[in-house]
Amino acid sequence: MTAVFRSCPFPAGSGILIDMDAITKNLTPAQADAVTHVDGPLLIIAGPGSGKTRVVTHRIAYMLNQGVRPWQIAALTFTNKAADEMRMRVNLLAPDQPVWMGTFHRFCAQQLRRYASFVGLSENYSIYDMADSRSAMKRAIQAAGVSTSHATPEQISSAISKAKNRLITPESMQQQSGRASDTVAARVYPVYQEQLLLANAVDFDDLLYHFARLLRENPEVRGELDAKLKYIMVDEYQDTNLAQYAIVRAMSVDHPNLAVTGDPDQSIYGWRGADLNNILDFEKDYPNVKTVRLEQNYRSTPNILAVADQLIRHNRRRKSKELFTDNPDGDNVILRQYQDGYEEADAIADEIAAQMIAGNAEPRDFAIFCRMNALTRSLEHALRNRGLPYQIVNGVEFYQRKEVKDLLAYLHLINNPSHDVALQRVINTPTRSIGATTVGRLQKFADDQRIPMLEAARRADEIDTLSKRSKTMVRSFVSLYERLRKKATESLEDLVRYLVEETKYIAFLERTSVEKEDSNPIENVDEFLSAAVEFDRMHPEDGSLEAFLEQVALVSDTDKFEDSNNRVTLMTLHAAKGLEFPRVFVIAVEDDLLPHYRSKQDDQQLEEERRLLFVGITRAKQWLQLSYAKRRSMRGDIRVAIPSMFLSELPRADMNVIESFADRDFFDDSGDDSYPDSWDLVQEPAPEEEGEMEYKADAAAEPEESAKQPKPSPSAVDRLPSTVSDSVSVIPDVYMDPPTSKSKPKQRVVPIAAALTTASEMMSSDRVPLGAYREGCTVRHPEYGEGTITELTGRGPKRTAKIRFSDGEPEQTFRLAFAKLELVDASGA
DNA sequence: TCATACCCCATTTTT
DNA sequence: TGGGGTATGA
Repeated sequence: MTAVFRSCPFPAGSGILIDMDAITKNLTPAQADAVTHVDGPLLIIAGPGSGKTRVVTHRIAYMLNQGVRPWQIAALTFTNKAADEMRMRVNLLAPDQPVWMGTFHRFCAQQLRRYASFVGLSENYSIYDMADSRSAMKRAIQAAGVSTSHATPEQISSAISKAKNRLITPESMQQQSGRASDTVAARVYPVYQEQLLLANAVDFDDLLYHFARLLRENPEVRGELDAKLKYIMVDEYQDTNLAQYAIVRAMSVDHPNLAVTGDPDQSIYGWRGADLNNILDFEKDYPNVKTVRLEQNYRSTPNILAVADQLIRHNRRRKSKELFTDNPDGDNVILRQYQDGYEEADAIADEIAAQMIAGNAEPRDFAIFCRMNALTRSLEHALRNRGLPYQIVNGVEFYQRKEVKDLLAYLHLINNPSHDVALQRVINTPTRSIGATTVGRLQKFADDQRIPMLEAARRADEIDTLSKRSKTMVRSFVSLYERLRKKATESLEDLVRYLVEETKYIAFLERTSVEKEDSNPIENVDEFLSAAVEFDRMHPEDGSLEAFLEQVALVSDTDKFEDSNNRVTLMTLHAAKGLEFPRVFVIAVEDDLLPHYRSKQDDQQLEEERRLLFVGITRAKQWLQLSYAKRRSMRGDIRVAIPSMFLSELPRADMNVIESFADRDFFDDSGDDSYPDSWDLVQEPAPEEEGEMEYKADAAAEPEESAKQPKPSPSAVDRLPSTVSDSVSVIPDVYMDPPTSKSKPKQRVVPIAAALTTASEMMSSDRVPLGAYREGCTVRHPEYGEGTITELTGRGPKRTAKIRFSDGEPEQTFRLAFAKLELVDASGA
């Protein structure tokens, strides 16, 4: 779809010379309708893949062409990625126009810098990230003296967050009586706010909350901004919460040229305070609104779209939409059952490898979506085993790593001496003999005096409870701080270099950090330094420490998603919003996961879960598979899984439904079977409509499926992209073997590999039951050599063996599924 | 004060 | 499974 957009040439010229033809041609009537609407409220209901971004960007170009000044336009998004995309595409149509484009949070952060004093902050205020606010919250809970026995800090946090999103003040929250956690939260809330203010800091919610209150309480500021930003656009309007709603509304009173785009069917952030009513009631809020519906889909095949459409029709709270497409027919959507999560992971990895080797796909074409991050683990394993390059969008992010957070905390403290969270982080990092007791005493003094902790540290001599030694240590920390502070105005690079040097941070890392395979702390420090250099380069004039910190605070994990590198993408369904992929797997479409068990009680939440699946489905361009497993192991133990109720809502007649026929006794190596044989009798929700409701193998689908098995292609590995060759070079030979067709259809492609001797290989091939390992067996471990199994416990992937390698030595314990154990003598006892 | 060990906890989604 | 918090010992 992007290819279509790019082909719009326009003359380079002075001022705002924009090729009108490029802006309006090749638009559908509906799109043109939206693009050419300049004044007055505008509601764009945009289905998935309907060219929404195209409309928004073209509309901005059109307005500029019509004489709207660029600084009168602000386009608000939810993610930096969306903003970047928009900026890039507007720039193609109308280069170098200072139209404000960015996230809500960034917008508010910038406005708050200017009006900081209105809400009791200074303009160098800090933005707490999640970890920061969590630790601030703990302190507030302590200070408020409430017990956490009835409400965890997380619950309190979330209650306060919700309150802020709904613009509820600490005072008004106390008057409301609600659940126990709310009552507790109401007591913590004012303390937490007070401490934030004292630290000259805000959390994420505060950015919106403070700014919304600022607008409400200061009519002159409101009027000023309303007049300046005459044209406001909001993307993903269905995800706005009350605070955002209030902000946007307040700036669109005198000049109600508010244009919002969104899709009620893609609202998946209700739990974060997003209020679907904002978009559902937009037409009530602005009676003379122009509404445009973009219903034609340019992304997906009709097959995929039909599945999405059928599903979402089951929602009640929506604006009905006709999704249609002119795209040619594609493959049927696959609904697939697996024995368990491991088989699911292996089979998907096999399928990806097979499709790649078939020669018509590369890693970047694939995405695997799941409800929870925890579910990506087995996928990771399977992909890694096959040498398939992948990326997890929500992995450990750079700015969350310890080293980086440490250095950042120093910078925060330099920028804002009241940043208590930062101080607590760095005061003993690297360790300088200022332990918890000392910090606790400093904190108490600070709390009593209502001063920042750094100030308390400066006045350490007045704190009687501190030992002489502690006082000395604290004093030396303060003098270190003063030295650092003097460098605050130098370039970021110099500051960071000096900081690392002066704190002897590298030496600290060297003696404390343990080497891990996938992260090198010292490299991270270098990387952080590079980020600083880069920032200096990008901001030669306005580059301040403060700006850098703000930038860092407002980037998120999802923004880090790179489509430039050629990898299979693993992400949550939430993170997938706004993206598209040629081939998509949605895994674990099971009851209690999707819908999540905590969302099943409430109809509105249940509908949100359905929308979540809808979002996942509509990301797919050509090919889609939904899957569920019979069993799933979660947090250690294995549970029977039930297919999601949503699956019964799909048009299965038009899909390929494939059941798993893998051997049932795969895990049944100890004789007793705790898994029900009556799986197929698990009841579906009672049918409400016509159509078959039970799961059954689609007999017609199977031959077709085996016909689709890839042909061997000796040169396939050569065709793998070079950028990933390092990790791909070890594609196992099994992929070079054609899968055999069997009389009894088996879902798994069983590789014809040579000898399978280690248990983990057996595990992944499911050829030999783990039962081959018995007590008394002799096995060989690559490191420990030969030994005897003395005890076997657990089942399936948790099957564990105790092995004695030599008499007198303690036994070692291994998971059969993972240890590289070779069976030397199976005769055993 | 620090580091290690252990135990127990809870387990959704994130700007 | 694992991360975080706490108990314990050096």
